[in-house]
Amino acid sequence: MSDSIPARRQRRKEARPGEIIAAALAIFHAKGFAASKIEDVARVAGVTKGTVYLYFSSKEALFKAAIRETILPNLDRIKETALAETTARAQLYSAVRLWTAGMSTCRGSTSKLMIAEAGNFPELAEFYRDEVSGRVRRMLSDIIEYGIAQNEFRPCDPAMLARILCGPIVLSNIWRHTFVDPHENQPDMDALADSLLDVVLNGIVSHPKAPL
Amino acid sequence: MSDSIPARRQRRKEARPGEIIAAALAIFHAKGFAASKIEDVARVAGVTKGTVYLYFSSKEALFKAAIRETILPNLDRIKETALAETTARAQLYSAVRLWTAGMSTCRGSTSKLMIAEAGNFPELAEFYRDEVSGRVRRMLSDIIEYGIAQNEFRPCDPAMLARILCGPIVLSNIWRHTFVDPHENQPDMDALADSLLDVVLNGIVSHPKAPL
Amino acid sequence: MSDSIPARRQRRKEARPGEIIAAALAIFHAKGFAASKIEDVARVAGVTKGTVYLYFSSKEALFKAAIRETILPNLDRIKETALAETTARAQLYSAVRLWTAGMSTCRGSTSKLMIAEAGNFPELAEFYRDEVSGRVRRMLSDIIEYGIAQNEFRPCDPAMLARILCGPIVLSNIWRHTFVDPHENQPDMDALADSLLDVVLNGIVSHPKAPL
Amino acid sequence: MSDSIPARRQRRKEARPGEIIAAALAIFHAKGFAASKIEDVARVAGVTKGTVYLYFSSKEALFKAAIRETILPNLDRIKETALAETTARAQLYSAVRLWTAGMSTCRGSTSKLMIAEAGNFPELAEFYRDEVSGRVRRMLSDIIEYGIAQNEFRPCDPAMLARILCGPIVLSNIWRHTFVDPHENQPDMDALADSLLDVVLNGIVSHPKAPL
DNA sequence: AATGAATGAGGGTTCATTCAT
DNA sequence: TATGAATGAACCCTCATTCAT
Repeated sequence: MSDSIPARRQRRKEARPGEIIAAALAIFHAKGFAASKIEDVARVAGVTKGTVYLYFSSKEALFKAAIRETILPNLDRIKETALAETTARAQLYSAVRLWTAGMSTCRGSTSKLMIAEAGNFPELAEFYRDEVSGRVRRMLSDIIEYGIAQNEFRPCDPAMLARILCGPIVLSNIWRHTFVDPHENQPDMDALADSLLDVVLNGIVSHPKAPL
Repeated sequence: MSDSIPARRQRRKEARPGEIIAAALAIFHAKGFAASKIEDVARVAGVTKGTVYLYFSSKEALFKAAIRETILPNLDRIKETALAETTARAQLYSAVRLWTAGMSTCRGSTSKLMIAEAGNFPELAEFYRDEVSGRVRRMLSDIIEYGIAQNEFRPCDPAMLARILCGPIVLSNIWRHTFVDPHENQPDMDALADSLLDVVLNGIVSHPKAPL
Repeated sequence: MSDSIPARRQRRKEARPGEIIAAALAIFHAKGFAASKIEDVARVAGVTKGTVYLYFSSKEALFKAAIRETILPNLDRIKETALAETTARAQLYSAVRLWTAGMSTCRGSTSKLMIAEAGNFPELAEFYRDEVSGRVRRMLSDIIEYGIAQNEFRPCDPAMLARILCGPIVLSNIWRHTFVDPHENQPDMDALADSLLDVVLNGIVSHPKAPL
Repeated sequence: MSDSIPARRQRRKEARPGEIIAAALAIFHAKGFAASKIEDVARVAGVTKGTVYLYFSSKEALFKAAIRETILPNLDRIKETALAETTARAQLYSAVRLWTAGMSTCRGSTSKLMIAEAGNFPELAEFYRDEVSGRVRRMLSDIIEYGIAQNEFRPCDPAMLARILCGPIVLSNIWRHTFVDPHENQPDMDALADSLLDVVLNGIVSHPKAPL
């Protein structure tokens, strides 16, 4: 309350980079890289144009920093927690639920940004492909592989399965941040995760009760 | 001789908008909307900058035309063909396979473009959400609903199921056009469709053979 | 008379580069490279900023083009004319007078610009040193060498002599374009050339008439 | 221990302006006025940006101070020393040699800076023209006038002669600080002075020994 | 006195758009 | 209809200058 209005020309060297990155993500998420103006980022961050350049050497550098910032904070934690479960099925539930839980609290989708800008940021795209998207898929395929080895799951292609699991989650998350959907209520990420896991584990084909 | 050139001109005059749209899509897919230059579109289309403005009043108008152009050409055909099948399962296979087959021949992903630019083109986003993405999901959920009614499928949320089916397909298609993936071979769309349908229909949980 | 006021948006592709270079030289001469604004160049050239970039890819490129443009147009002609004379003395007079005559008609000094910007344009400086300044000095030292061989001149260092001849000419020309000199009337280039040649050829020490 | 640091601080406080001016000259000489950054000056001076503004109100003020600082320290001494000689010839030698000796030890040419920036600093240019360049020329023309009066030199225009003497010296000094000259070895200032005086006093025309 | 984070006007450059030919 | 030279608004980035500490 007392510190609500930050004074002009306040010196906040430690806090600035984080504030600017947060502002940048908000703007980049809303408009995409090219349509975002540094001045808008600055305004949202409560500073002026010049200050942004005090901490980031260019718009591109800011974009890269913003992407790299928001990426893996929790993936390791998710993996660790999930692997504490004993059955592959439980590991899968745990991993997916933790993942989607994290998504629900975010106000933007990094995937969305990367999809849009990969062509213009090749190195960043490579990084994202390997260290973000790839790591998530590998975590899931490892669990599935384990499940197959344990005879919990029938033999199948774990990499493909990982894609099948990621697809609806990532795309729905992107959709949430892309299309305002007044009437058609988009499912929340957690409900989607439940349905997805149910379907992937059990399928939808009816298995008629064996007759007496 | 005397009539061939006028004839060709005539043909071109009518062909121009299509040629420009095709060029625009190629450029937009490659670079995104903002990073695309009208001059590049013109060069690819084999005309000059001014000519583009003869047919499209602005870069935005060209973008909208390009998006609207490439969407529905085959959805009705797919629907028709799929519904010719008798079982819901066969309808699902037919619809999904026809859909992914169309994707394989495209050199860009409209979804990718829309995801990137929805924020900057609200009306276009609305159109895409309702008339493209929405129609595909509705087609799939209709089939699933039919399958449930027929007792082919166990009771479930058809809309959610449609999302689960669309997710991997759309996202993989986007991925193909976003990340060059030298080592880890991305699955082709058809293989993905097969696995996806197999999993969604049957699940992956092992069902131990009933003992003798 | 009829074409005095060029209409807006007039297309003059052939004439533009020359007009822009002329304007650029005027501005660069007046303010130096860094303090010159492209917009000022454009205004003087009768176009807008964008048009400058139609013909020159950057401010630096414009500077280089301007320097290279104004350089050697007449050096070869001077050399040719001077060497038509028979005595070294006459050659020297001819060369120097033709050189200074050219200067008098110019409204700026390229040397001045190069002196100021050599540090910021290393390749251009090299070019200027070798192809402009160097060529003039070589022309003069060649004549002097010839004069020594002909016994017209006493033995001396031709390169040094060339520097001694160039110094006052170049510096005075620079001065003319650098310091507005209301009271102290700067000598015109031609008078300077005469005095310079007279002194260099004959010295200023009095040689008392040999007594009868 | 307790007083050494305050003492040093005290010393530094008084030394600061001079240190900053020295740094400024180094930077201005290397890059020219516009391309020089206050921050670079500060770094070379061992202080920070803000400190520069503690002693100089603006970049322009710093430039003016730097120019005014480095000019006249020795001119009076040169004049005095030279006029101690009896013959005009010896005075000329003395003055020119002392002048070029001072140049050899400098790592930059003030003339060069003034030439580049005169247009942007009219008052400073006027000052330089009158108090620096002008005073040197007047010193030389006074000596020559004296030589003519003494019948040491034949009648000629002393002002013009002064220009002829200054030209090679000033220009060569500028050249040394402008063009790196790997192959063609630029003469050092002292050798140039010798040759210059020899030529100006004696000319280069051969005077055949009178036959017996 | 000294610092250096913050400011913001200014200028180079791009590119969608116009229009004379 | 087609061209492409010309336009000018927009935006990134720099750096002289200010001022809270």
